[in-house]
Amino acid sequence: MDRDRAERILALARAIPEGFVTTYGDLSPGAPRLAGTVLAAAPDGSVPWHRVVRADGSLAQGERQRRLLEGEGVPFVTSGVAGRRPRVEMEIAHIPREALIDAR
DNA sequence: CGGATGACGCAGT
DNA sequence: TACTGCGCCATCC
Repeated sequence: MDRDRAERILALARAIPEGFVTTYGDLSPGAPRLAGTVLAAAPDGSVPWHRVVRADGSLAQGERQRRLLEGEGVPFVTSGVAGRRPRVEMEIAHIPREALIDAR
Protein backbone atom coordinates (compact mmCIF):
# COMPACT_ATOMS: atom_id res chain seq x y z
CA MET A 1 0.00 0.00 0.00
CA ASP A 2 2.01 2.91 -1.19
CA ARG A 3 0.78 5.97 0.58
CA ASP A 4 2.14 9.18 -0.88
CA ARG A 5 5.22 10.86 0.60
CA ALA A 6 3.28 13.28 2.77
CA GLU A 7 1.32 10.53 4.45
CA ARG A 8 4.43 8.47 5.10
CA ILE A 9 6.12 11.47 6.68
CA LEU A 10 3.18 12.15 8.97
CA ALA A 11 2.88 8.49 9.94
CA LEU A 12 6.52 8.39 11.07
CA ALA A 13 6.25 11.70 12.91
CA ARG A 14 3.29 10.41 14.87
CA ALA A 15 5.38 7.42 15.95
CA ILE A 16 7.91 9.57 17.83
CA PRO A 17 7.47 8.83 21.55
CA GLU A 18 7.17 11.64 24.08
CA GLY A 19 10.52 12.76 25.41
CA PHE A 20 12.38 11.92 22.20
CA VAL A 21 13.04 13.56 18.84
CA THR A 22 13.86 12.65 15.25
CA THR A 23 15.09 14.67 12.28
CA TYR A 24 13.66 16.00 9.01
CA GLY A 25 16.13 13.75 7.23
CA ASP A 26 14.81 10.68 9.04
CA LEU A 27 11.23 11.52 8.10
CA SER A 28 12.10 12.15 4.45
CA PRO A 29 15.51 10.81 3.33
CA GLY A 30 16.73 12.56 0.22
CA ALA A 31 14.23 15.40 0.47
CA PRO A 32 14.31 16.74 4.04
CA ARG A 33 12.76 20.03 3.03
CA LEU A 34 9.63 18.15 2.12
CA ALA A 35 9.25 17.02 5.74
CA GLY A 36 9.16 20.63 6.86
CA THR A 37 6.66 21.58 4.19
CA VAL A 38 4.38 18.72 5.20
CA LEU A 39 4.58 19.45 8.95
CA ALA A 40 3.83 23.12 8.29
CA ALA A 41 0.70 22.20 6.36
CA ALA A 42 -0.54 19.63 8.88
CA PRO A 43 -3.47 20.77 11.08
CA ASP A 44 -2.45 21.74 14.62
CA GLY A 45 -2.74 18.86 17.03
CA SER A 46 -2.64 16.24 14.27
CA VAL A 47 1.07 15.62 14.71
CA PRO A 48 3.83 16.20 17.33
CA TRP A 49 5.80 18.60 15.09
CA HIS A 50 7.91 19.85 18.00
CA ARG A 51 9.67 16.45 18.22
CA VAL A 52 11.22 17.02 14.80
CA VAL A 53 14.56 18.85 14.87
CA ARG A 54 17.45 19.45 12.48
CA ALA A 55 20.15 16.81 12.05
CA ASP A 56 22.52 18.73 14.34
CA GLY A 57 19.92 19.05 17.09
CA SER A 58 19.14 22.71 16.46
CA LEU A 59 15.51 23.85 16.45
CA ALA A 60 13.56 25.16 13.45
CA GLN A 61 10.78 26.67 15.57
CA GLY A 62 12.79 28.52 18.17
CA GLU A 63 11.61 29.28 21.65
CA ARG A 64 8.13 27.83 21.21
CA GLN A 65 9.57 24.45 20.26
CA ARG A 66 12.20 24.59 23.02
CA ARG A 67 9.51 25.00 25.69
CA LEU A 68 7.48 22.04 24.47
CA LEU A 69 10.52 19.77 24.35
CA GLU A 70 11.84 20.75 27.75
CA GLY A 71 8.34 20.09 29.06
CA GLU A 72 8.76 16.48 27.93
CA GLY A 73 12.17 16.22 29.53
CA VAL A 74 14.23 16.31 26.34
CA PRO A 75 17.89 17.00 27.25
CA PHE A 76 19.53 20.10 25.79
CA VAL A 77 23.11 21.24 25.35
CA THR A 78 23.51 24.96 25.66
CA SER A 79 26.95 26.40 25.71
CA GLY A 80 27.39 28.86 28.53
CA VAL A 81 28.26 31.43 25.92
CA ALA A 82 25.46 33.91 25.27
CA GLY A 83 24.16 34.27 21.75
CA ARG A 84 24.38 30.56 20.93
CA ARG A 85 21.18 28.65 20.11
CA PRO A 86 20.15 25.62 22.24
CA ARG A 87 20.55 22.17 20.67
CA VAL A 88 18.99 18.86 21.63
CA GLU A 89 21.41 16.21 22.96
CA MET A 90 21.00 13.92 19.98
CA GLU A 91 23.16 11.18 21.49
CA ILE A 92 20.48 10.73 24.12
CA ALA A 93 17.12 11.85 22.72
CA HIS A 94 17.39 11.02 19.03
CA ILE A 95 15.23 8.15 17.76
CA PRO A 96 16.64 6.93 14.41
CA ARG A 97 14.37 6.35 11.40
CA GLU A 98 14.63 2.58 11.67
CA ALA A 99 13.29 2.60 15.20
CA LEU A 100 10.25 4.61 14.12
CA ILE A 101 9.50 2.19 11.33
CA ASP A 102 9.65 -0.77 13.74
CA ALA A 103 7.43 0.89 16.32
CA ARG A 104 5.10 1.73 13.48
C1' DC B 1 5.60 26.47 -17.99
C1' DG B 2 10.23 28.29 -15.89
C1' DG B 3 11.93 30.15 -11.67
C1' DA B 4 11.75 31.12 -6.78
C1' DT B 5 10.99 29.25 -2.19
C1' DG B 6 11.31 26.56 2.07
C1' DA B 7 10.21 23.93 9.56
C1' DC B 8 16.82 20.60 5.49
C1' DG B 9 21.50 18.02 4.99
C1' DC B 10 26.12 17.58 3.89
C1' DA B 11 30.73 18.43 2.21
C1' DG B 12 34.21 21.86 1.86
C1' DT B 13 36.60 25.88 3.68
C1' DT C 1 31.92 26.17 15.30
C1' DA C 2 30.31 29.29 11.50
C1' DC C 3 29.32 30.22 6.74
C1' DT C 4 28.79 28.89 1.76
C1' DG C 5 27.28 26.32 -2.02
C1' DC C 6 24.55 22.80 -4.09
C1' DG C 7 21.11 19.01 -4.19
C1' DC C 8 16.28 17.72 -3.09
C1' DC C 9 11.15 18.02 -4.31
C1' DA C 10 6.37 19.75 -3.75
C1' DT C 11 4.19 24.41 -4.09
C1' DC C 12 3.49 29.05 -5.57
C1' DC C 13 3.61 32.83 -8.71
